[in-house]
Amino acid sequence: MMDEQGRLLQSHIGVGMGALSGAVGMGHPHMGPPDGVDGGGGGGGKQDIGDILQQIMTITDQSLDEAQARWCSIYQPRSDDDGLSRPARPRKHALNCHRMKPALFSVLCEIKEKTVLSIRGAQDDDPPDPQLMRLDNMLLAEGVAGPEKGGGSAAAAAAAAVAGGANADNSAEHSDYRAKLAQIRQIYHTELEKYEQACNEFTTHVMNLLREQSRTRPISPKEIERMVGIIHRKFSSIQMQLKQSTCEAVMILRSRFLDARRKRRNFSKQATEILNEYFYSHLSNPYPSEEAKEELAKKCGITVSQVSNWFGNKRIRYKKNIGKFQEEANIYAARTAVSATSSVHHGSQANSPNTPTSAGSSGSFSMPNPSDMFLGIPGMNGDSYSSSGVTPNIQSQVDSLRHVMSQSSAYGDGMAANQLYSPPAMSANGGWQDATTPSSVTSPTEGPGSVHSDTSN
DNA sequence: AAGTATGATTCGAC
DNA sequence: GTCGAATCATACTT
Repeated sequence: MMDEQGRLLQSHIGVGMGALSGAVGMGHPHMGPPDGVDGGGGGGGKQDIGDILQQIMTITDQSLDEAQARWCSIYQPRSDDDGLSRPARPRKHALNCHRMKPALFSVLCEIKEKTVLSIRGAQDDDPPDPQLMRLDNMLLAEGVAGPEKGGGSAAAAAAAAVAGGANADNSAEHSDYRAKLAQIRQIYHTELEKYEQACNEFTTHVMNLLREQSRTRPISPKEIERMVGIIHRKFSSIQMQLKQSTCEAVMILRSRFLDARRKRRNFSKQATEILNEYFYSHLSNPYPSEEAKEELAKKCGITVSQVSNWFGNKRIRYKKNIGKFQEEANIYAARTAVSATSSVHHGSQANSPNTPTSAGSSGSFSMPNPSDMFLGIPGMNGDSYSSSGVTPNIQSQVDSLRHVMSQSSAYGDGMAANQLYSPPAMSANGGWQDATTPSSVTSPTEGPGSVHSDTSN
């Protein structure tokens, strides 16, 4: 075992010697003054070097004790030695003071460099870790890494954008998210700083140690550099762990935040009422325009996309089960009808949203005698509408009235014995029928077969 | 706990 | 982009 190592080392040294012979002869920077070798001619110096190197090589084949003894025999018997009984110190001292020391150190340094490089040279400059890059990018994107300002809010905004449309009342969630992100960020930076500080301290410590040791053993600057590199790698792997766990924390926070957004919260009763009012008053064409949606959103304190969602859900659910919504429809239809009546009576503007998309609202139509249709409904006291008296503005109320009419007669869950009308605004194929078509209202006989597929908004 | 209501999301069609 | 339709996930009700 030892033998093998020794031979290996020797072979390395052998290689090194060949390569180094020039440097040694030409006065290596780490070498002492060439003329200081022997004070005399170069021949003696060369002889000296060769001697020493020869001995170094032979040492590799010897046991430690033998080697020590040999070194001792070479360097010990110096006249200026204090002659202490402990053999180690004098030997060390002798070594340190030897005039050949710089040269030897230099040679040994080069040998070490060569051997170390040949052993681990391949893995020295590793490419940037893709995982680390990913982590860095994510931390940067999340606003954890990088500049302090705007990081958290940017991430929160991004998260909000992912969910599509900011809810007006989740600003609290936003701030919560921001606060938590800031917390993560702070921990991350504190830890990072700690690690960096520790890394620097440790590096400095090691460098000092190596410098200190370089007086007693051959340590090349490259070796120190390499050691520093190793330390940095170790610390960067710790940093990577920190980054990874930070990323995980951010992901968890993010998913929780997004989940929280998905958490359904019912709209306020007022909001639902406003939406229902619009829906049932525009039952013929319940597709609010962008403007109408914005207005509704503002009124309800929700977003436009929520309004869209609501109408989408409402339409499909209403269509799927009209009977279920009958009561609700009646209530809202009656309500809007009442407001219409009062506004018509008092000549004031109806309070319903302006509905540019109300299909064909200006079209003339005739109504069956409402006094027959709204018996028993509060507020419907037999006011009669004539087509000539109805302004386009109250088309929505007309829709409501017609809805009440139809609902109160035809679309109970089997409750209406006398089916008189088709659904007010739905065509037989499931689309929303143009409500302006008088026939659907005035001609009960036409029934659901009447198809007017104006579903555009 | 089970059932229902409801807001949000997703997917394909247009 | 919007829409309908199906679906999810939660809130609410029974």
